[in-house]
Amino acid sequence: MTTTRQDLSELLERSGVRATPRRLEVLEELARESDDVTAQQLWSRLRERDSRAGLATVYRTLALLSEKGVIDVLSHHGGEQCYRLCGDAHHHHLLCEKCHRVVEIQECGLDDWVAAAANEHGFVATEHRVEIVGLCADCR
Amino acid sequence: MTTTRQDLSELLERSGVRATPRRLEVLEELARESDDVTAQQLWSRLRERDSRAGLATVYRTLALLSEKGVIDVLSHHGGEQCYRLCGDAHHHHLLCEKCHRVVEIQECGLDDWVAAAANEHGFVATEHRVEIVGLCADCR
DNA sequence: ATGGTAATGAGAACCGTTATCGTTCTCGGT
DNA sequence: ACCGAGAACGATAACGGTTCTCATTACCAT
Ligand SMILES: [Mn+2]
Ligand SMILES: [Mn+2]
Ligand SMILES: [Zn+2]
Ligand SMILES: [Zn+2]
Repeated sequence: MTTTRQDLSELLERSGVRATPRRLEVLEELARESDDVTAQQLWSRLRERDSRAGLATVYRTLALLSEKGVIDVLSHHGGEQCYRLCGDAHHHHLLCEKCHRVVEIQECGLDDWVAAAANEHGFVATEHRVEIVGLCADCR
Repeated sequence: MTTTRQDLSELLERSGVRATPRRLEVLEELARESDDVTAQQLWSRLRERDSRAGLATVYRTLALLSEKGVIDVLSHHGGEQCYRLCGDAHHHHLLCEKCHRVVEIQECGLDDWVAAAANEHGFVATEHRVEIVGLCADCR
């Protein structure tokens, strides 16, 4: 992960989010994680790094970032939301049901299938979500 | 909906769930709903029908029924789970983002696409979830 | 410096869900 | 029909993740 603090600061500004020290700490921690994390996991990792960030701020920042499309939200744990810094393009996720690894599927080629399925029932599709659950190379 | 109480009772037994009066009430209410409902919605509708069912029993029954594969669980509302009596076959859902209507998409033809996407990253897919969000015929 | 706005931290409140526990129901064996 | 064991149930407390409140602090333009 070669993402420098400067890059992250620019990412925030570009997304219409003011780059405050706290928000940079949160985003920096997200960039450090390879898999997705819950708000509380993220908060305790920040604490281990001697950040004084409050839990409410972590929640506020994650809500803001997902609203602005900077991060993805996954709901594959029961009730608990997971957050992940992802690529910009539309994509979906592969989830390992054993080790919880998350991998991005670039190139969602489903637009035609989605449009057809929606049209068949008189719908116009505006969005679609796909999650594939399985076992990763290490776990099977 | 021509589903009689007798049908529902047999559905329960066939699924390995003892058909008690309370469970039949819950299942009967699910069969009455065209869209999905939350546990609390279901509970208050039972109350309106002079059922003395407790909220805990509603939650217990919904958990049991989804565990046995009798009903589907959708998580498209924030955190709150929705339940729906669906067909037996593997399928996905169309959701209207305005009126929250839910329609089943029969025939998920995605197995090949899913297997290929998983294989490309060394995964073996065991399950997949697809939700299409859009506007239904009435709402657009 | 000064005033105004946005962000933050601590902790209370909220709310959907689950656990607890005493009571009631169910059903097979008698 | 009666009985006893185990399952189901209802009321309510507890739980846990998230959001709200509010007093304080940081930031920024004047
Ligand atoms: Mn992603
Ligand atoms: Mn369904
Ligand atoms: Zn794995
Ligand atoms: Zn609609």
